[in-house]
Amino acid sequence: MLKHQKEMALLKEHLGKRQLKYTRQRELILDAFLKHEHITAEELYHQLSRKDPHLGLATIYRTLNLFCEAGLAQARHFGSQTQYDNVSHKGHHDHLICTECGKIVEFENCDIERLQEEVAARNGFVIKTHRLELYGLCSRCQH
Amino acid sequence: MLKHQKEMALLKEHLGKRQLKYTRQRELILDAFLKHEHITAEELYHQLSRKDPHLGLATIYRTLNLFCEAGLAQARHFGSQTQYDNVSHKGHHDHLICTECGKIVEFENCDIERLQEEVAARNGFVIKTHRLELYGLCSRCQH
DNA sequence: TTGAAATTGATAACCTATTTCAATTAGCTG
DNA sequence: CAGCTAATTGAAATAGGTTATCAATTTCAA
Ligand SMILES: [Mn+2]
Ligand SMILES: [Mn+2]
Ligand SMILES: [Zn+2]
Ligand SMILES: [Zn+2]
Repeated sequence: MLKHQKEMALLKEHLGKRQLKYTRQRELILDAFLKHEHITAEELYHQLSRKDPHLGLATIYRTLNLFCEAGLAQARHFGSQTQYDNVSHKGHHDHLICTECGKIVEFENCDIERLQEEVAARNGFVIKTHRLELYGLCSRCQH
Repeated sequence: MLKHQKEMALLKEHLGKRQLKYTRQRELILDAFLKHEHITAEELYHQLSRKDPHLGLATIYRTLNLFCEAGLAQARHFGSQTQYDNVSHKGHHDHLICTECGKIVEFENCDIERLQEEVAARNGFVIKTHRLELYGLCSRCQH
């Protein structure tokens, strides 16, 4: 019983439709990527460097962008870097960020999500993804 | 009757408290900045280059960051650049973005804003700013 | 097995933003 | 108003993250 069966199938389907190839590197990167809820290209690079010291950073970026196109990942600018979210991870969440100490709290709120859908519908949009970040002071930094 | 009286006063107050100076460049940049709801450093630079060809891009960046500290502006990463939002523009708004054609719809939703406050309170945070962006397809791009 | 087309890794290029530093300027102080 | 000191400026260098280039390699359909 192989892991990530479903996501691998999705990727192969995407590749097949566009005459793209299923390479050793893509398999390696997919496997590592799916272990995280979200990760940056640099983080993946350092992690995979141990398994394959010749894997290039450019390949990581190219592959993560490919995953985005295939619907497996979702890019999100966060700070100075891009976080690639693992779409297959259920439990979508948003972020509460302390601008003083950097603390980050992840949260989910169905009511907000529902209202977002309503706003979109009212404007004729169909939402595919979204991003909600609340910036402020955590309890410790308010003093 | 001068324009931007209130914002200029706010800036001067901020400067006064920290031994910072009110310069010709800061006045020029403030004036141009306040004419927009949001703008990038590069856009401001091109616009102001006509009035003062010697104004440096670094000064624009430094000044916009100063405005953020003074509470007049709010930085927001958008695409590959940073948008500086004009806080004095009433009608805070969030964005609905079409990933296909790039169309952007601005909206406000008090219920969402209220729920955000609740989430923050529940986690002991005090929100200072936030960002909500909904990505999807506009009505024209759904076909 | 073969060959065309896609992919890779190394590196250069790119882009936005910040840092450096010598020259200039703002804004007290007397 | 002149003099002084610290803040500010512009130009250019630097930084950091991401993408483009290109020769060598690999995939996969025929
Ligand atoms: Mn959400
Ligand atoms: Mn809002
Ligand atoms: Zn904090
Ligand atoms: Zn559209």
